[in-house]
Amino acid sequence: MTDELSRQEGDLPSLVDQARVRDMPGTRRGLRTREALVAAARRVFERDGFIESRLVDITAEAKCSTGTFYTYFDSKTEIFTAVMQAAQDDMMNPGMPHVDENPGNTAAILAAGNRAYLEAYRRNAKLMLLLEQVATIDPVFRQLRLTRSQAFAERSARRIAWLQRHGYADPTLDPVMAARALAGMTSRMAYYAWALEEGWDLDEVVGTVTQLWLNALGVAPDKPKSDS
Amino acid sequence: MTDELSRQEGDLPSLVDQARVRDMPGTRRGLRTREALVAAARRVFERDGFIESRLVDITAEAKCSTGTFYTYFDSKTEIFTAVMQAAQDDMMNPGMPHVDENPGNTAAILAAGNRAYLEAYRRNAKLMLLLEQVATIDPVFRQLRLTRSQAFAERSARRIAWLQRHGYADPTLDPVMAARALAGMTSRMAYYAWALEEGWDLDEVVGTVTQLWLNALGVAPDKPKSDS
Amino acid sequence: MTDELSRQEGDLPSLVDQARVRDMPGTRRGLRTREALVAAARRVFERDGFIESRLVDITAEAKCSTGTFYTYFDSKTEIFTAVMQAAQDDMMNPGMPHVDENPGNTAAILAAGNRAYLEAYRRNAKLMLLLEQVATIDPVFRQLRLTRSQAFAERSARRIAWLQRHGYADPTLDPVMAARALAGMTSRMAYYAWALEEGWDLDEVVGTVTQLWLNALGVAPDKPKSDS
Amino acid sequence: MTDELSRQEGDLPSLVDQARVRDMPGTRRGLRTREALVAAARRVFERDGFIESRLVDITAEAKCSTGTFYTYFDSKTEIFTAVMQAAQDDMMNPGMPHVDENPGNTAAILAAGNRAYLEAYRRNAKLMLLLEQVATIDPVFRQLRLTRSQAFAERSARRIAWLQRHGYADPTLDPVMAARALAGMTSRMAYYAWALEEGWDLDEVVGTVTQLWLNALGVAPDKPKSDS
DNA sequence: AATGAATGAGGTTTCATTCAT
DNA sequence: TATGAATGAAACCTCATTCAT
Repeated sequence: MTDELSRQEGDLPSLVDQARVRDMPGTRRGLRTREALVAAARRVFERDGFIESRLVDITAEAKCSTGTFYTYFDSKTEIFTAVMQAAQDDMMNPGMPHVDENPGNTAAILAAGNRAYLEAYRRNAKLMLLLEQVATIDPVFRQLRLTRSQAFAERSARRIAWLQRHGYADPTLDPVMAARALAGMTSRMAYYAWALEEGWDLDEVVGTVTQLWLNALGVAPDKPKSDS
Repeated sequence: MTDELSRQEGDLPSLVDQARVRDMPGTRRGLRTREALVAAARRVFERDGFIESRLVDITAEAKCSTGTFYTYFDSKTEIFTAVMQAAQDDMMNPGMPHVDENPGNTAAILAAGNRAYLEAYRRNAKLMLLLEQVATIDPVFRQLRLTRSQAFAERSARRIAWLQRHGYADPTLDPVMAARALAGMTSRMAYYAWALEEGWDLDEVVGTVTQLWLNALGVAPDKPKSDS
Repeated sequence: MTDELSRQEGDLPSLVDQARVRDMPGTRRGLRTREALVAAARRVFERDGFIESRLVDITAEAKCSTGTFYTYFDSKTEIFTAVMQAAQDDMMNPGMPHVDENPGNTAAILAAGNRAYLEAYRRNAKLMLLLEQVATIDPVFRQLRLTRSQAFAERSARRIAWLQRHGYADPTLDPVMAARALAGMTSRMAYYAWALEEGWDLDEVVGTVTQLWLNALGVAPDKPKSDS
Repeated sequence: MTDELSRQEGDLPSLVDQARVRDMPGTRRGLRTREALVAAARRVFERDGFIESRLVDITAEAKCSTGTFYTYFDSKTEIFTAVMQAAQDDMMNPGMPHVDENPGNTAAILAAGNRAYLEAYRRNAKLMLLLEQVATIDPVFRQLRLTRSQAFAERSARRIAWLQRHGYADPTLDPVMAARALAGMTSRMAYYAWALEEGWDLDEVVGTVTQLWLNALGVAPDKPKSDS
C-alpha cells in the first residue's frame, strides 16, 4: 500500500501516450524556437482561453512568423498538447512528502495526498481551467480526462477496499463509486478555489477535504472501525 | 428547515435575472416561430455543441430563414439563454416527493434531495454538458454557475450548521466549505454518470452519494451525534 | 446512318452527368448573381488560365464579395464545371447543315462534320485550351475527356465499318483504332490552329483534314472501292 | 532524304537552347548531388505531377536539404528543365533501325519512324504527360513544344513534297499542313495509348498509324502514284 | 557544398450579421 | 413578420525561397 491516493484527477499521466507529439527539432536553434512557441502558447492560452486565442497571437508572442509555427505544430490542438506536456512534470510530481504508510496513519496519508494534489492544482490553476475548456470541445481530451480519473479512482478504490477488509472503513460503501465521488469532490474543490474564485486558504481546503474523506469513509482517527 | 438540500448545482434559478432575453413576440404566429427556433436550437446544440453549431443549422432545423432568427434573438448566446430558460422548469422542479422534515429523518431527506437532483440531471444530461461548455467560454455563464452553486451551498450550509448546533453533525467541519464540497461531489458524480459515461445505475449513485453525505457530515442514522 | 461523324472530341456531352452542379438559386436576384459569377469566371479563366486565376479575381470581376462565391460554388473546380456547362450548348450544336446521307456523298458528309467541329472549336478556342489545362490537373476532367473521345470514336468507327462492309473504304483498317486516330488528328489540328497559333484559314484546315480523312480511309470520291 | 520522318512531336531537340540551365557543378560530390536531385525530381514529378509536387518532396526523395536544392537550381521550373534534359537522349535517339531510304520503300521508312517514335513515347509516357501539363502552364514550354512540332512538320513536309514531286503522293495536299496533321495524329495516338489508357498493343498502333499515313498521303505500296 | 530553420506573401474558407425585398 | 442573398472581417494554412550557420 504505497501512494495509492497521492495522485488524483488533474494529473496528466497519460497525455504522453495518447496525444503523441511530433519529433523534436534536431538543432539547438530549433529547440529554442519550439520552446519559445510553447511558452508563448501557454501565456496566450491562459490569458485568452483556448478558443479565443489565435495562432497569430501565439507567433507574435513568440516573436516568430506564422510559417514557423507550422514547422513545429500542425494545429492549435497540437501545441496545446505540448503545453500540457510541458506542465506535466509539475502536475505529476506534486512533491508529496514521505508519510508512514501505516494503516493507523490513514488520516495523515490522506491529508498529505490531498495537500500535494491541491497545491499542484493551485500552481497550475489557469492551465486546469484551460484543460476544462478543451475537454468540453475536444473528445480526445475529454476521453483523456475520463480515463485518467478512472485510473486514479481505481487506486483510491483499492485503498478503500483494503481499509474495509481490515475493518478500518465503512464496509457498506461501494469502493469504486466512493472513490470516484471523493476524488471528484477534491478536484471540484480545487476548481472552485483556484480556477474560478480566488483566495481560499489552502490549509482550510486541505483540512475540510481531508476531514470529509475521513468521515465519508468512516475512518476512525486512531482505531479500526470494528473496535468501536 | 425546508428543502435546503433539495436543490443543488445544476439548477438554474437565476438564469432569468442575469441573462435578460428580449420581449416575447406579440402574435400567435410569432410565438410559434420563436418556440420552433428554441426547440431547434436545443436539438442542434445538444447534437453539435454550442461552438460547433451554426445559426444556419438552427434555422434549417426550425424550417425558417436566417433573417427570421434575428427577429427573435440577437445572437447565438441569446438563443442559448432561451434554451436554458425553457429547460429551467424541469431543472427547477425536480419533482421531489414530500419528506418529513424531522431532523431524525435527515437520511431520508438527503436521499430524496439527491435523487431528485440526479434524476433531473440525467434527464437533461446533454444540456448540462452544454452549459459546462458555454461556462468555459462565456464569463456571464461562468459567473452564473458560480453564483448559483454558492447559493445552493449556502442553503446546505445552513442545514449543516443547524445539524451541528443540535448535535446531529460533526461540529469540526466548516459548514460553508463542507457544503460546497459535498454539492460539488454530487454534481461531479452526475457529470461522470450521465454526461460522460453512460449506464451507471441511478439507485446506486443515489445510495453511494447519500451515504457519503451522511458519513461525511457525521450524521448518525437515527440518533444525535452527541449521544454516541 | 445519321450524324455519326458530326460530333468529335471537344464537345461536352457528359459534363452534365458526371460533374453535378448544385441546385440553382431560387430567386431572380440569385440567378443573376450566379450568372454574373459564371461569366466573370469565364473571362478570368480565359485571361489567366485555371491555375493562375484566384477566386478573388473572379469575385472582383463579378463585383461581389468572396462570401457570395461560396453561396453558389464550393470551389474553383466547381465553377469551372459551370463555365463549361454554360459553353456546352454551343459546343454541342455546331450548327451542321443538312447533308444528304448518301454513301456516295461521303466526302461532303465528312467535310460538313469537320467544318462544324472546327468552327465550334474556333469559337471556343480559349475554353478548349482551358479544358486542356484542367484535364492535365484533375483526373475527373481527364477521364471525362477520354470517355467522350471514346464515344465519338465509336460513332466514327461504326461509319467506317459500314463503309468497309459496303466496299467504300479500305478494309484492312481497324475501324475503332482508325476512328480514334483520325478524330485525334482533327482535334489536334484545331488545337494547333486556334488554341496555340492563330490565323490559320478555316477553309484550308477543313480541306486538308477532310482530304486526309478520305485518303486515309481509302474512300474514292465517287465510287465504291471494290470497283477500282 | 535522311531521317526526315524519324522524329516527331515529343522529342526535345531544342530544350537545351530555349531553357538554359546553369553551369554544372565542378566537384564530383556536387555532380552526384545534382544527379540525385534530378532523379528524385523525375520520380516525384511522375508520381505527383508538376503542380502538385513540392520542392521539399524532391529534396526528401534525394535525401538532401532544401538549401542544397538552391545550390543547383533556381526554381522548380529549372529542375523540370533538367529532368527533361536528362530524358532527352532517350527521346532523341529512339533507336531507329537502318532502313533503305529508297522512295519505293516509303512504307517501311514510315513504319520504322512511327515505331521508333511510339516506342520512345511509351518508354517515357509519364514524362510526356508531365510535359503536357507544364506546357499548359508555362508559355516557355508551350512555345517550345510548338516550335519543335513545327520543326518536325517541316521535315515531314519536305519528304511529302518530295514524294509529291516524284509522283509518289497525292499532289492535291498541302504538304505543310498535312505534315502537321499526320504528326499530330501520331502523337495523339501515343497519348491515348500510353499516357491515358493502358494496354494498347504497340504493333497494332504502329500498323494502323502507318497505314493511315500511307493512305492519307496516297502512297501506293509499291509503285508511284502516277502509275496507277 | 550542405544544412534546415525562418520567412511571409498569398491564397482559401467560414459564418455571424445585415438589409433590400 | 418572413425571406435569403450579400457581406467581409477574420481566421487558417502552404510552400517557394532566403540565409545564418
